[in-house]
Amino acid sequence: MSTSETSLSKKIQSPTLTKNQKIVLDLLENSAEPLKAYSILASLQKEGLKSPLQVYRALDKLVELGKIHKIESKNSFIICNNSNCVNSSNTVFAICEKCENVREIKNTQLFEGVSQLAKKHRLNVNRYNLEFYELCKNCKTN
Amino acid sequence: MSTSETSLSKKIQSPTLTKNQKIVLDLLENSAEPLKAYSILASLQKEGLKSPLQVYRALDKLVELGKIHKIESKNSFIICNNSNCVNSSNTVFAICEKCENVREIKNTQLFEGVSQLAKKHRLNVNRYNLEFYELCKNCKTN
DNA sequence: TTACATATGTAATATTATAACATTACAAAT
DNA sequence: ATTTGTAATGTTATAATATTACATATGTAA
Repeated sequence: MSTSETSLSKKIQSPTLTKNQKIVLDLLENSAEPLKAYSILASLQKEGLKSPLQVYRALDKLVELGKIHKIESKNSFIICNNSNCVNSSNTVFAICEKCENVREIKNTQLFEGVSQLAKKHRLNVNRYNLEFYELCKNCKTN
Repeated sequence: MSTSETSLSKKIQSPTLTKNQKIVLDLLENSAEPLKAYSILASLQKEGLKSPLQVYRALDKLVELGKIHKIESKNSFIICNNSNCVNSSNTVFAICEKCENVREIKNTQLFEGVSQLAKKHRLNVNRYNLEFYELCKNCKTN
């Protein structure tokens, strides 16, 4: 098993990230919140990033690798904290309607639940993106 | 019950649309596919629309009224064909990964299913947006 | 070493969306 | 009927987000 696991992880893991990909991923890893492309550019200018395109290319690749997700309704990007995303690119987010805080939900049962709902209703779904809008804890108490 | 239903529908129904709102809604009603703001502007210049802002304002209002939906991942807008949206702004779309065709799914059970999944997992959700990615019939056969 | 795919750098430009501000339309209250 | 308040309008300018095009470099496999 250890051998097959190794070869599997080789396929799944990134083929070692390039410099631009690495610094963008690093930034997102250390960010508490989703970041926008141009804010990433501004933050990484000292690291040598000069053009939007460099950022977008890195972001595209990282999304493709499942390392980050794009929050479509906010044009922003968030680190993936969910080991599930290695195998599927299904995503579930909870977005606060007031402060716009975003958290990725990592709940295998919920993931499965949505997939099964789709099946049950005869949808032949490759992947999905689910955005729940709520009032986050902070905003609820204040 | 009939009285309360009447007053309810009064509140829910639009307070008669304005000219700009009407022409934008009309266009979307007659479109087989989602439209983008600037394409709406181009189409409606003969009707008197002159600036992006006029379009965006009409679109915002129509979204607010539940008459149309924004497909976030495509920056485009689609007519709401779903009576459910009068009462809730939950949305479920099936988006073809190849041709980008979008259809809104109108299935009360599915709607409910997702809501209940959220509850089951202790999420206190006001509304949600679910985008299923699939291969549409057309693209599957071709 | 050649060949190939992938990533880079850079400039220009396209696309999507909002800010700011002056004005108008309309309904409700007086 | 006038005042008042809210929402919608018109218009210009500009911000924010994303892509095209093209020349060059880098890494990997044949």
